[in-house]
Amino acid sequence: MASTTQGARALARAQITRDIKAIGRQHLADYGAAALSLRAVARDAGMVSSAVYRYFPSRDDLLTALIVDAYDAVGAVAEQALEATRRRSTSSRWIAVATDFRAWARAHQHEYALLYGSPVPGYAAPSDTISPASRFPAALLALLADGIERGEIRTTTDIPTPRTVHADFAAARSGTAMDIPDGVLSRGLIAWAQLLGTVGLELFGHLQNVIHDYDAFFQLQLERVGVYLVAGD
Amino acid sequence: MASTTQGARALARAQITRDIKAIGRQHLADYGAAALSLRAVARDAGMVSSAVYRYFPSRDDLLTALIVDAYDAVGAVAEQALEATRRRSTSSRWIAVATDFRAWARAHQHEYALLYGSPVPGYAAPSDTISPASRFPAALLALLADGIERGEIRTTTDIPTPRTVHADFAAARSGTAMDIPDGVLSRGLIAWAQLLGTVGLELFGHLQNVIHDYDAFFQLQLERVGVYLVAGD
DNA sequence: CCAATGCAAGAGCACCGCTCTCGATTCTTG
DNA sequence: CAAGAATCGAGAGCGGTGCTCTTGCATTGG
Repeated sequence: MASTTQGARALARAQITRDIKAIGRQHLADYGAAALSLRAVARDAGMVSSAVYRYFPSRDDLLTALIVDAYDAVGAVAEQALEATRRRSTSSRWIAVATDFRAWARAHQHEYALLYGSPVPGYAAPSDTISPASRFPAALLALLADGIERGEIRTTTDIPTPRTVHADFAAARSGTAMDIPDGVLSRGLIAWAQLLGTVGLELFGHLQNVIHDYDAFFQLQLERVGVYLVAGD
Repeated sequence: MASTTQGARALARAQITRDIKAIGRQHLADYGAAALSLRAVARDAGMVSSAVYRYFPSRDDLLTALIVDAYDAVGAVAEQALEATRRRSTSSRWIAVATDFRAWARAHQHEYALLYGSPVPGYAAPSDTISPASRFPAALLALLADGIERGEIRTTTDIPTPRTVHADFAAARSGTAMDIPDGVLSRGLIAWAQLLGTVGLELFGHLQNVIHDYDAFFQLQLERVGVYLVAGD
């Protein structure tokens, strides 16, 4: 029964770790990243602050765990949106992904700020976050590759790609086994940046008293970018 | 000489206020917004922490003062870029503004994060920041209006603007006495969002190990958006 | 059954924002 | 010009933070 008892202990540890993360996630949603206090989490978890350090070596480690989960969540959102729109046009699939992305961002403002806003001060993203962070852009790349395969995306361009950028693009391509021309990749990065920028403008209050019907505004901007993404230069 | 003595005290106060702001700005640049500590600033200023409260009622007030200055700085950057490129084409003027904007952002990373990254936790932008914050977008609007007047910007569009968004756009227009069609405004906001998104992607490390020649990459993206801004739909 | 390990608890350190009080200085006003 | 009022710097103090260390207790593995 050694494995069972050992398993029991490990199970308890895993459960408490999950509990701490859940409480931390709640605090994050309620008060934001800067107000995430290990002591407060410990209080809510019914233990003393030093006990939490048995599970997370530092506040930043707890934050990192939450960040990883959040990256995974947005990646899943994108993948589900693509899965649910298999038969639709590339531009409308892009709009679907972006719309769901925005919905997630609105529902998890503090987590969104943590992922795509300013990096938390004095905090350098550890390598653990890299892989989950690339799940969302990977989904976008898959969408582009699929659109090209279907012949829905313009692949020619009059705008030359600088040599160094071409090299960077080639390296990014090689990691995914997809063949996406420089021009399409460039437009895709424009679309991605525009998405992050527009969501940021909305969530961080830069359009307050300017835009009131955010839903319609976002939809309009997406339509424009959707057309540009597949047909623009 | 009443005014002189009064002026002397007021002058001293203004000077100390400036000193505190300067030290705060330095700390901001060195350690970031979350690490901006009134006590540390007080130490550097050679006074006790409670004395600083005579000049700034709270840490957030000091932060607000720095934010206002930063907004003014980026506004000035945009205005200077436009001034220096009066005779150039609209798209190249846009590229000039964006390039200088990025240069400022790279030189003032923490300030940029403060302005356009996640709002500092538990901190709601007071109304004092609204006017300086709008200096940069106002410059962009002026650029668009000028480009339209010169006939360099496509003003027709096949993409209809929803009624509610049209109303918001109209209100935004009316504040500036410029006549910018909905489609151009929409493209302008795409360009702005794309700029913020791309700068954010670079500064916040989302393109690390993907893009190496950021200068060339940024230039390429700007060229694309520049063409789209003036000629796209 | 006993030693080794894992764990919660508590005390403690240095820091933070912020408040209050207390003299000293400076300005204003009678 | 002198008295009263406003301003200011300094210091102590409160409750909070992240994090470390030590102390005992419980669980585990040999």
